[in-house]
Amino acid sequence: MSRSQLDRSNSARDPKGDDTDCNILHIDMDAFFASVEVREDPRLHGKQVIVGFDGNRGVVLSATYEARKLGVHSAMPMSRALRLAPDAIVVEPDHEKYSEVSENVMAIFESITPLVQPLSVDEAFLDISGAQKLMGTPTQIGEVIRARVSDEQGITCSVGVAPTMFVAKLATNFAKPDGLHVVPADKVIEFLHPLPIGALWGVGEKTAEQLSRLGLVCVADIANTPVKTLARVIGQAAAEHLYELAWGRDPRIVTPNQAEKSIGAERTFDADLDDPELLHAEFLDLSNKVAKRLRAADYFARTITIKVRFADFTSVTRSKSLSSSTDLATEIYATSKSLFDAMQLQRARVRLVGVRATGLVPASESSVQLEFSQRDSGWREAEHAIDQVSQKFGNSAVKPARLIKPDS
DNA sequence: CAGAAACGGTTATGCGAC
DNA sequence: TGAAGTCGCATAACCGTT
Repeated sequence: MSRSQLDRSNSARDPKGDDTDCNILHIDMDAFFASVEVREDPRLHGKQVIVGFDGNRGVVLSATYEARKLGVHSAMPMSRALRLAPDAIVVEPDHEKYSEVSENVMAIFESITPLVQPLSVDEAFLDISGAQKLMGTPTQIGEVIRARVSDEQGITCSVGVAPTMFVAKLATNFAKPDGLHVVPADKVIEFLHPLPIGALWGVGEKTAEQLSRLGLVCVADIANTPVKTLARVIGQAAAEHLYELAWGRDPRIVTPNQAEKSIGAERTFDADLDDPELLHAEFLDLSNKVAKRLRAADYFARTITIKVRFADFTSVTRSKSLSSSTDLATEIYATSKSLFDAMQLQRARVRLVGVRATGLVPASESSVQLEFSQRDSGWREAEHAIDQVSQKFGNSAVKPARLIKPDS
């Protein structure tokens, strides 16, 4: 019997469970934003900390477990969170800092395997099929990662270990906080079936409500319902998906280097706006932001979409595809403004506006560059110059005159 | 040539995830 | 009971072409 087979029979008795064939790791930082803030300021250690915009209309982005004990959770309106935890310390988010920590953490993952698929700033899937000969069992690899993230970045994370991406992600919930949870290949069904349907990927509040009207409340119920029946409520495609997931079947594979499909920015105002001039100024600001990010990522965009949310929380979108793609704020703004003006609002109270660029094409593949330099009439050079100055002196160094407030 | 059907692109909405 | 900001995906209606 080879050494590795011996290891196998040992891991079968491992209290964490038999991780044979569990080639997928899902790794999720614990209370990511809040943990980073605590790391930066040790005085916050052990305290109720809430990260979020401290305006009257903010929501909780992240909270330490001390705050969560009182019922605080992410996406909760800040006002409610502070009623639950009046003594909590509120910290404004610092996304640049989180991105930096995120890159460091992802670099640790990459040192294990190139098969890393980030899902967001604070979580990723790893396919460790090829890494095990060198680095040990899935559980051992998971623990190495947890130790390194803790030692090198000063925050904790949790790891789900399973045969598929979907189950690994669910396993992580059972590992939290600061733990590791294995779902052995032959225990997938018994792990899955007692869970509420909301645990299934893509089942949120609305879908769960629809399905519960059919008496379907847990994953086992989905597994024991014909696809045709499910399809009547949620459509054929979603029904097939859900049914497969309910039986632990997930065809997805870990795919690194996923290209972005859109880049956007939006803003909720402290108080509703109805003045077209002010709203135009917001569109200009957002257009600048989007254009800058497009250029930073070396993309051109073919379609511009605006979003307007009204005081009653309903929202509408309008979009327009350009004849040629762009990365220029002037064009994005002109398009946004004309879409907005075409809505013919009569001083409706607006709560939020957004600008999004889709149909992204790598700048290198965009044929626009030379032939259109005349039409751009110097804007491209101007905006690139702005990028340079911003890089040197910070983001607020250069902005359109219209966005400069008298007092600044 | 009229009309059906298939098709790909565009536009708008809604849901869901973190 | 007050609801951010960024993203992806599905669906549906419409449109012009073939």
